[in-house]
This record gives sequence, C-alpha cells and structure tokens, in this order.
Amino acid sequence: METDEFQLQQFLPYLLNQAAEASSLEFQQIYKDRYGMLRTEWRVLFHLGLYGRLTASDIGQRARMHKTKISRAVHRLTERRFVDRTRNEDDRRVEYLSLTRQGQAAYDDLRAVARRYDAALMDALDPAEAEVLRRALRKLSEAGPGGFTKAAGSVTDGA
Amino acid sequence: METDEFQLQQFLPYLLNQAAEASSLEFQQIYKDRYGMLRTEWRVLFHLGLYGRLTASDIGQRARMHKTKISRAVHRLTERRFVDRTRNEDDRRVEYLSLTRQGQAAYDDLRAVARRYDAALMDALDPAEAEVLRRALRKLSEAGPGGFTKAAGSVTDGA
DNA sequence: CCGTAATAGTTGTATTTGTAACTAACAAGC
DNA sequence: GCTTGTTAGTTACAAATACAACTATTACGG
Repeated sequence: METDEFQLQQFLPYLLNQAAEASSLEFQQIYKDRYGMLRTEWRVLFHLGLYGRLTASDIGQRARMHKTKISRAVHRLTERRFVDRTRNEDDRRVEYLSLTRQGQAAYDDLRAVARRYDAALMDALDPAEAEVLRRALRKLSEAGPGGFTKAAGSVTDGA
Repeated sequence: METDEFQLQQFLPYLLNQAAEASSLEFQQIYKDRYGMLRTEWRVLFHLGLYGRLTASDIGQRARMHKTKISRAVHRLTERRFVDRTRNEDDRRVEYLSLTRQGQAAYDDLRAVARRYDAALMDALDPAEAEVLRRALRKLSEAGPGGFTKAAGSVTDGA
C-alpha cells in the first residue's frame, strides 16, 4: 500500500509555487521587454491604475508587499516618469502616488495584455474549474495555514 | 457597467503568486529554523528523499530548476552532510546524489511536517474544492499559456 | 585519431531581495 | 514645550538569484 506515501505533486505549497512560476513567466517577459519593469513595479503600476491615487502604505496593505520593496519600485517608476509623487501638506510624512500620462498608457496597454493572457491561461481549464480555482486561491491567500507554527504542542519545538 | 473592468483579484498569475507566497511562508520558516535550509535546498532534499539516487540534471528536469541553483543547493547540502555525491565512473561528468543518514532523517522529519501542514491548508477548503484545485494547478504548471508570446499577430511586437 | 560539438556541472558578476537600522514628521502625556 | 512613542518612507548591508562564461568529459564526423 502506498496510501501513506507523501507526494510532492500533492503538496499544496509546492504545486502553488510551480503553477505561479509557470503561469507568470511569459507575462513577466512582456512587461520587462516593453517597459523594463520588474514584478514589484508592475504590481505598483497596476494598483495605481486600478485604484487611482494611493500612498505607499496603501499599496503595501493591498498587495501584501513590504514597504522597502514598494519604496524601491516607486523610486524606479518615478525615475522613468510612470509615477508622480505629491506630498500631503497636512501630514508631510505621506506622499500620494499617481500615474503620469505615460504611466497610464503603460497600464492601459498591460491591462489589455493581462486580459488576453488570463483568457489564454483559462483555456487550459474548463469554466467551472476556473471558478473553483479562483475561489480557492483567494481563500488560501487570506488564510495561510491557521496558526500552524504556534499550534498546541508546538510543532516547531517538538521534534 | 463594470463587466469590462479588469480586476487584479481575478488575474490568475497574481492570485497564484499571492496564494503561493502566503501558503509557503510558515513552512519555509520551519525548514529554515530547524535545518538552516533555503527553498532550493528543501526542494533538492525532497526530490532525493522521494526518488532516491538522482543526478543534478534529473532534479533540474523534475523540479524545473536551473542547474546553477541546483549546483549551489547541492554544494550547501553536501557541506552540511545531508547529501553524498558519488561520481559515475562510466561517465565521469555525472555525479549521483543521495541522502546521508542525516539527510534522510531531516527528510523524514520535514515530510511529516509537510503532511500536517498540507492538511492544515486543506482545512480552509472543502474536499471537492481541494481536488479541483490540485488538478487545475497541475494543468497550469505543465501548460503555461499556450505559446502566448509567439502567437499570431505577435503581441510582443505589436504595440 | 583529431577537431568540433554536445553535455554535466561550476564559478563570476551584476541584479534583486530581505532585514535592520535609519531620518523625518506627527502624536500624546505630563 | 519637551521627552517618549508611533508612523511614513528611505538607505545600508548581507544574502540570494539570474545569466553568462567557464572547465571537464564524452560523443561524433571525417
């Protein structure tokens, strides 16, 4: 009997990483080739494109990205005139970020590519499957494994 | 109408990356804390644990990892006496890799953790959903978007 | 056999990322 | 109004990664 056998192809974190990597590769190539952007920059661009004016912290919360990543992404996007920063005069610590005309154009272009790209990925799945997939992924993104490392009997201390 | 509206939360590569990151974080912490391993090292360890003696190229194919990553992972695993290398005398370019006793012990331990971890993740999903999820992820890992960048009308050249 | 090409794996260097420490601006207690 | 704490964002340095160039060994074509 092999019912107890561990299978890497069944292990969710592994599967997720493989699928994420495979499914991101070609899209990554596109925003890199066309606009010289990194993944973090693409994410910032899309958040600004979708939600309009945001602060760096706003983006951090929404995208679950660390503030240093965002800081550097914004720096590069500003250099390349995709993003404008304007300081909030009521609280001079915060800076509002928004897309320049050029940034908006890049966003519009990449959003269209993303739509087509997503559709192409979906072709590998049937519609019901796709819907379940999205729901499941959203659950996993929010949850993680419920307090696994600090559970009773503390797995991390035990062995 | 917002039916045409692009949603980041619907975009599969983004969702996959978020879910992969969230679901890997705590497990990553465990093999890092217990054995000082990186993700690449964990993967090599698991491949050797599951399939026995393999060459670096074998692992590269199975795990879709670049050979330089594997080379460095193997180097560190060897230093720490988790892995043994033995040269193939029939073709002195290739080296067989296998787990030492200590490597096997680490693998056994981490495999058990992985099982429990996977189960904890699954708790967020219902069983049918989980099954669909795994199947969909496997499809996406193998496929990517079918020849998206080199499709007719060449998206990458067009704009 | 000898030159050319292929394969297995390694190493060098430039980018990218992660972690922690930092500056600047505001807030609160006293 | 001055210490103490908090929040926004940046910078410095160590680690990790990607990509290309490299060594060593085997295969192939004449």
